[in-house]
Amino acid sequence: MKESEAKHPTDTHQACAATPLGRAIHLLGDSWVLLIVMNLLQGPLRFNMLRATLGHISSKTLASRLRLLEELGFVQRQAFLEIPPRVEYHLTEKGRELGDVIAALERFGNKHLSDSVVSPTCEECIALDGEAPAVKDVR
Amino acid sequence: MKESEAKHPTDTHQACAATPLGRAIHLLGDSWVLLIVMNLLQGPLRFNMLRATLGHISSKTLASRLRLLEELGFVQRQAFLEIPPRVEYHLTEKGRELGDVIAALERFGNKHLSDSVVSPTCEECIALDGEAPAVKDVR
DNA sequence: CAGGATCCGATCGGATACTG
DNA sequence: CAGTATCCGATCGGATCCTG
Repeated sequence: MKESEAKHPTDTHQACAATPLGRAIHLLGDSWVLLIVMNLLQGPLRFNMLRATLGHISSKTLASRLRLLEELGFVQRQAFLEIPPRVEYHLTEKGRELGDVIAALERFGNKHLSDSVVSPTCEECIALDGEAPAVKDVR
Repeated sequence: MKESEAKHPTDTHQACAATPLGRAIHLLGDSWVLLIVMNLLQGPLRFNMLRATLGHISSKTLASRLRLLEELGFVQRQAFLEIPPRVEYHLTEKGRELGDVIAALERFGNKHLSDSVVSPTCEECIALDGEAPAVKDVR
């Protein structure tokens, strides 16, 4: 370990959490988080519904991201004590503001990442197809 | 492998590259890319300069991200045939538009991720400190 | 100086099985 | 249904060494 005096492994968080932007990058520099928020922007969803919408994602991964988002106060977990159990996740006021970021992302994507460039990797990405996320005017 | 008929490993690209937004998420769902672009927004930088600015990042990782960004046409690689070699990376017109996303990210960070919540992880994150990225309209 | 090639450990994320 | 605990393979990213 000498290439630059690194200390932690996976220093992806290097330019890390010291600055707000750094934290934002660290948080949103995660596809899952982005995807989850994106879906939640369209309304509350239940655990498995969210999973289905996301396509392939293990319950483990989904649970961890949801927990993270909840801890940060961007997502509100609402559990109904019934049988079978039902849990709905919905964005909080703060969380909904992530819509701005998603919107920027979408605008950028539509403008420069329209089906043309970029190597096609997945073919059955039906999850988000069709129903245009329509994040745009979330407020 | 049965939890949802996944086919590829690391299906992070699941809600994948089928839609522009999906691709944007896939691309920007990477801290390094975000960080690199952020720094490049302030002006062209040379390979090692960029590395230094980013804090800890291996040449391998940096090179791969730069290559990716270059292939997508967001970064322009300009090599000077001299000795010692000099290579400057600067954002293209398209790449500069990523500033909008970064700006949204920054706005969000300043608003909801200001030093308070979030577990402090790194202490010497001086890389981005001080000189506020000044993406432009920090609001 | 800019980066390619390799080796390798750490981490992430998926699959499975199990519980309330 | 909504997770949690565990096992484990695939990938990522860092460190090194090396070349133009």
